[in-house]
Formats: sequence, C-alpha cells, structure tokens
Amino acid sequence: MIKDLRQRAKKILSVLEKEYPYAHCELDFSNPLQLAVAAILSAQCTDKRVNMVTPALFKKYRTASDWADTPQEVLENEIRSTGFYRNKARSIRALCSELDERFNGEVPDDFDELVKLPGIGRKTANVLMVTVFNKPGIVVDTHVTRVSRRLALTKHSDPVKIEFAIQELYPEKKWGRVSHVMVFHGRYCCTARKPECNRCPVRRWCPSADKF
DNA sequence: CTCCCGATAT
DNA sequence: ATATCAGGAG
Repeated sequence: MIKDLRQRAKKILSVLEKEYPYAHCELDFSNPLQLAVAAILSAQCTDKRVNMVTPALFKKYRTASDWADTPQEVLENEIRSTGFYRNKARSIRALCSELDERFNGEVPDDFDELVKLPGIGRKTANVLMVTVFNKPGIVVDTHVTRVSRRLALTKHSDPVKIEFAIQELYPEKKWGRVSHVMVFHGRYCCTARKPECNRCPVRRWCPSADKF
C-alpha cells in the first residue's frame, strides 16, 4: 500500500520535473529580506500583483530598520493593492523590528528561528529555506494542497499534515524541487476552477482526472 | 474556528 | 455575482 503510493509519487515527480524544468519561485527579490517581505505580501494574492508593488518598495526600503521605522499608515498605502494590507503592514514592520533587534537586521537561515518571527508561518519559512538558503523544505500553499489532494498523494486537508506526508514520500534532497514543480503544476495546469486534465502530464496517475 | 481584503478570472 | 490568489494571528 505505502510502497505503491511511493512508487506512484516517484513517477509523478519524475514527469513533473520534465514538464517544469524551469520551475522556480516567481516572486521577484534580490536578497533574503526582500523575499521575506514579498512572501508576506503574497498571502491570498497573486505573485504577479506582488511583483507590481515590490520594485518601488525595494528601492525605498533597503534595510530592516528602513521597514521598521516607516509609519504604519504609509506602508499600508504602499501595499494596499495586495489585500490584507493592515495585517501585512503590521507583520512586515514587526518582522523587521525583530530582525533588527535580534539578528542584526539579517534573516536567519534556520527554520525553527524563522517560524518564531512575527508574520512568518511554516509556508513562508519553507519558501525562504528552499529559495534563498538552499535547504530542504516542503512548501504547502493553496496550490500544493490542491494538487497533492487531487493526485491522492495525501488525504489530509491540514497543511501541516500535508507537509509531513509529502516529506515521507520523497528524499530530503528532492523537497525543494517537489515544492516548485507542484506549485507550477497547480498554477498552470491543475488550476482550482477549470483544471486542464486533457493536457495534464500526470493524468495517468490521477484518480481525480476529468472529474470536474 | 474567524478575521483580514484588493484584484482578477469565470 | 462568486471563487480564488505561493497565509498568519488570535
């Protein structure tokens, strides 16, 4: 049973890696702090929208204290179009304030430290681990949740349980690639509303194919 | 569990 | 009109 699932998971990954060899984080950034901010802004918002607002932000705010010292209302107005702008502005300022106090303005490269920081949960921490620190992590966002459930790689709906379930299916070295290709597949083929099962490269292993 | 929230696709 | 978008905090 479990072995069967692992075999299927392995096939699926192999095909998705060939389908999306260029899969990567689509948030624009040039250092860990910028990615941390972009990832906070990306909650319930498309990367495309985040990438529209970050260039002006990254030009204005260079260091953690630059963010921490800006008035709440100013930052709110600058990020308004990404939604949840009050919470996001609060999170960014609280995060940068703490980075400044405890980490010399740097983003720590340790998962357990990251998730303790304000505004950073498991998803954002894993994005940072995988994308800028080159360390293992399974990023479970809305896409990975949907894709892994449709492919029956897990039957859980709790993102934390999904994260652990996928960790069990693949070797640690693959986790980063798994995260990126699953996000790409969810974004460009296995979409929420109208999944394109007719051109899906892994439909052969998908119990949900054409059931929409 | 609820709340936060604007932009876009359907 | 409604669902959805690289979630996190209380």
